[in-house]
Amino acid sequence: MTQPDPSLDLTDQDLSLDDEAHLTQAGCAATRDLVFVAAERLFAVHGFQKVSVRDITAEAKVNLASINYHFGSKDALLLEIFTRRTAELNRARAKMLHEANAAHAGKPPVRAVLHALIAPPVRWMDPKGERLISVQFLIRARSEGTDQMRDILRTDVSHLRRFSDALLVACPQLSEEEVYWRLHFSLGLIHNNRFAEFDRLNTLSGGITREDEVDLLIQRMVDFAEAGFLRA
Amino acid sequence: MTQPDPSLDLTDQDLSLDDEAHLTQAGCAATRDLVFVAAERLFAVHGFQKVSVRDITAEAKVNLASINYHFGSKDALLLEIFTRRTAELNRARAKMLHEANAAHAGKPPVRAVLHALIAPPVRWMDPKGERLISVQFLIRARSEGTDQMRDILRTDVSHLRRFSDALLVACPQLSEEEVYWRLHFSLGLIHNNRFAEFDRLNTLSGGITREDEVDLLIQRMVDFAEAGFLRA
DNA sequence: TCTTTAGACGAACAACTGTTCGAAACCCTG
DNA sequence: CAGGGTTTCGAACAGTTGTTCGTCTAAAGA
Repeated sequence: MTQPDPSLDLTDQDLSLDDEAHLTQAGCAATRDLVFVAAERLFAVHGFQKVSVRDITAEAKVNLASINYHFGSKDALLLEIFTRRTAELNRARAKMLHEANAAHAGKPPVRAVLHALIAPPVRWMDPKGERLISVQFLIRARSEGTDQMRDILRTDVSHLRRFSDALLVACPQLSEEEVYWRLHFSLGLIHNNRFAEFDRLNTLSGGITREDEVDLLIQRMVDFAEAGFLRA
Repeated sequence: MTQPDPSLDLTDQDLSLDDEAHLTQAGCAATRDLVFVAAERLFAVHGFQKVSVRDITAEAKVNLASINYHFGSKDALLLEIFTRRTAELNRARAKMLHEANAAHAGKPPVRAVLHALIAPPVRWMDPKGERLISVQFLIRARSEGTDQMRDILRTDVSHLRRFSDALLVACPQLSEEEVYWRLHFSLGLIHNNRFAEFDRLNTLSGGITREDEVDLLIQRMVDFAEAGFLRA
């Protein structure tokens, strides 16, 4: 078990890869990257089905046929954004879990495992950073994605299995079933952080909940999930 | 505060209303109901944008023009399904919170409030019941809904405010900000229960996690959320 | 200098979208 | 039976969708 998936997962040797190394390569056309970033932004904000290829090419200021030329189809473009961002996120998570394993002699406590799971995507949610778009895209992919994308999410559990295995070790007092459920709940905390949900929370609280303090938000989420896991 | 919204919320007098009283009224055309249930099912399974009016009318075995005749437009049909189901869900939650207030002299503990928030939608998720479609529809509306629907979700916080007020009373040791955040996290547990997420969980766990035991699932979720709230 | 080729460009394609219209069919009341 | 209001039906509308085609440009290679 825990065999790495060659497409979306990675071995520990890959941890030092530069995520944006493919961009602005010498001789590489800029059109492809323009389409990529424009499509990711529009998809993340408006949804996959509501954005047409004309919207994307207009935003990127490129020709209409560019998408089919560089990516093959609109769905293929969508899939490439999804796979790239998913791989980046998985890599960041795997790196943190790797460090937690190293720091705790291969048996990290629940809190460290949850932190490795939660911190990377929530760090991306920093409004001051440029990755907010990417994480909103990934959250949206979970419900609006193509059948192909959802098949990937469903079948590629090798990445998630590292965390469930670590949690099973860290929580020997819990039944296996219980650990999987609580992991499912913990993932729910992350996936609920859409723009609209933050809006609703701000409306409800009168604006006292600041989602831009990402480190504090991470701490809150890990606190909440850890309490749920440590419960007898 | 906590003033009831006439459209989606309800006063305590309405608690005995029959949700399906409008269906199969004497003389009422069956076509409208056929369209309603077919559209709800297709929207819940495939998403709002991927389902065309021709898909709906074909599923309902009615004429193509029926949707515009009975509902005005596709968006209006979508909005009617959304408002009706939201009102039904809010009503069930309000009833449970009302009962919790009565049982605890107006100061229900955290667990009772969370149970009133979580139990109704999760009860709907029973695969043996016929409301699974409705709750999947509502979950989908959260990310794929029209601007109008999301405006309703964002502005109509009067329903949710009952629960945040109750939680503020039940958790005097927590700061106001902290209560709102933990309520947000608790809602995330519910909204993460999509078909695809259950599929992924089943794949990960090897099928030992049974989401059809709704009472047990409710207990698990309330346990998890309560632990997060009771944390110091 | 000639040839090759990757890319950009405008135009068009066929399919599908939500919606509208007038006529036909229906049903209940008088 | 005759009436009018309601609902259904088939057909068509105009607009948008993703995709494809042939042509043009320009830079690299021989």
